[in-house]
Amino acid sequence: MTARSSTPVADMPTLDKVAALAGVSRATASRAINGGSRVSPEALAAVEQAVRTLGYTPNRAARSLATRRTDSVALVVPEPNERVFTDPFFSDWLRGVSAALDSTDLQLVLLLARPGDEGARTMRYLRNRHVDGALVISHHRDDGLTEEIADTGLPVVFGGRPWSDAERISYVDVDNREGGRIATQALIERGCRRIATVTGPADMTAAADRLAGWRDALRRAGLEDDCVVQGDFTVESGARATAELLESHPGVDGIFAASDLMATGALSVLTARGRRIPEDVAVVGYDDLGVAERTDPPLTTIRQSATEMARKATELLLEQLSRETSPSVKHEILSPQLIRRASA
Amino acid sequence: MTARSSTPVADMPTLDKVAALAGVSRATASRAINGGSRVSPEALAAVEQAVRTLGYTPNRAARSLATRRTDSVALVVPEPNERVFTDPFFSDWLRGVSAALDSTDLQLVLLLARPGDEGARTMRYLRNRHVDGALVISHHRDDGLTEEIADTGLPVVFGGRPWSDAERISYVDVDNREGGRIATQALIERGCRRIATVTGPADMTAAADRLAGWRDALRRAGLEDDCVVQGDFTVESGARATAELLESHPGVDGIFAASDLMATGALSVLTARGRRIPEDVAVVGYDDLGVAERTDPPLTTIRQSATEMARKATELLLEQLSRETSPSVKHEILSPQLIRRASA
DNA sequence: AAGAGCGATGAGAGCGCTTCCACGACATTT
DNA sequence: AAATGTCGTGGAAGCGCTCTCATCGCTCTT
Repeated sequence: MTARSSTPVADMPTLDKVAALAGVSRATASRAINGGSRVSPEALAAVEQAVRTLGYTPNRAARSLATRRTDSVALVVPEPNERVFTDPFFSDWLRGVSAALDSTDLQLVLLLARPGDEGARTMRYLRNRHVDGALVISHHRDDGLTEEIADTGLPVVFGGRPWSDAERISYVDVDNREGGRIATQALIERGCRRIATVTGPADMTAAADRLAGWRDALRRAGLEDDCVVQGDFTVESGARATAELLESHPGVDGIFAASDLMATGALSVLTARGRRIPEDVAVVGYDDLGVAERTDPPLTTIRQSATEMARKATELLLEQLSRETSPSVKHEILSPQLIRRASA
Repeated sequence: MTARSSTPVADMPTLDKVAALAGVSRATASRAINGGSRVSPEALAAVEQAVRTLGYTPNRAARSLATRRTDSVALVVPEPNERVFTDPFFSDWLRGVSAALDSTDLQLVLLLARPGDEGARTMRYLRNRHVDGALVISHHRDDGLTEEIADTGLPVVFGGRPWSDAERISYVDVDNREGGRIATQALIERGCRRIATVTGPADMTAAADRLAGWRDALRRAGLEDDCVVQGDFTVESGARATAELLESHPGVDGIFAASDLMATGALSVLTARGRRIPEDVAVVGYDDLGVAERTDPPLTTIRQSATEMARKATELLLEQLSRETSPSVKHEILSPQLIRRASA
């Protein structure tokens, strides 16, 4: 039986050794370690002692094989282009998930679906149940991954409402519509009457919802809601859109930009054209993930806590994992918050 | 599209099924799947066909149990404070590692050592061989984790030279000293004669090395090297240090800031005090990870490719994993590159 | 022509764990 | 008093895979 002599691996203590040391059977040792139900106090104590002296840790692979669980969950990041990554949103998510997982003994496996293979590798991984569940981040684009993942039947929670199949998929999101509403409301309240919006990409739910919120607020106030320019969440697009805007609607006195980066672009263009902020044109951004405080003037914006979302999403997933029954679809919507700074 | 399979656990095809379908023994099927050596072409073809029709994927746990490998590596991020995370450096690393791992079937397990427990959980995980190897990111601070990780005997590659035990640990790093040198050299060449530096935290090797490089260049040019102010890589510290600097050495005409963020801080303070850049004071930063192009004026800086480092580090790790012999210590030092923009 | 050598093969023994099941030793009911 | 439950326990059967080893045809020597 001798183990391969050349193995650099120190042979780890096994459950058998623990059982032997504790003077019980392997079965009892196993029970003692896993919750200790149906084990006498004496046996439990003996096993715990043995575990301690041996420095025993269950072999994950063996356990997985026997239980048919993997004790790990995936964090799926579709299309990890540069933007997604550098985005503080992503970092915060990671932190939140990691923190929420800390109290469990689940491992976090990072799955970056490459742009190249259309996520085939990722799908295979998920479908073959290499993880017990998955968190899918910021999947706003309609790249078909949504349905595919849902079809695997794997417990999944999305971060950000998926574009399609929202009814049968659990997700956590910030109420982007409400966010758009309160951002716009803030502009209205400070006296703006000709309020434009610079939107995000039309194929992202977050962008669409923020736009809808902007509409809501304007209509409710009896103001015109025709002043819309399209951006793509980047600084450059914000600048371009704003330039366009000043051309077509010179009388604009308030701008709701659907991301802080776009707001930054707007700020610089406005300043360059001699508009004072917020006196001539007030600006409200969206995200509040670090950039907003450093702009000139500091940006009034909508805060959404990615960490919080991540925590909630992880909790939802854990819940799905724990329950035996078929996964229930749940939606958790967090409230955005207005952060007042100098730009509006 | 297709109805969701209501079975929570679809029973996956096993190697036995594949073998049966292919008309060979399980052993042969296994060989065919793992490289196919010592298998007749016919058997190989039959197995491959069976795999395809069944959609078979090896059960990871079972394989791990038998091979005593886990087929996964850890990315260890000590002290995931906000800074580490939001840092584009981190994102780039992640991308690089992920990309390098794509061609293998290794999984990436993310290990964020919590500040709280001194990384005990992480250490336990590593020590118990839950992964085959580990990449430790940006571990510059001397928090004792270095020795501990090295002591596990686990194949490990550090990203960034560790502060201690550098001789017995493999790492990949950018030549920070050289970086400091060429940055300073650039200032000298444009005619600066009173050149200061804003350093990073003294307990990080990167900061110490850049400072040393700055010294090298000045001494070689016969200039004074006494104009040093300490920062901590953040914008704020850069601003504060620069203010201090202008106070103590008003005649300064060149600044080497050891990070772009600090350079940004320097830029704003200099501008506020009426110094023209680069005419009155030239500034060179360090990192070139996105911020540098957006400053006003755009920052001349030193580029170090985190993605490249990550790729190299991963390759080094893979090499260690593949070789049977005891792990060899290797150091890979990448060259930094001067990126000329407007600030110097 | 017969032994040696070699590549392909399958039987089977684990890898370390969980869990079903049967079995005693009691405590509780009729 | 016997019958029924309850509880802790250990034996043993897997979970799905890899890998050693013996075997079996071959081809290649001499």
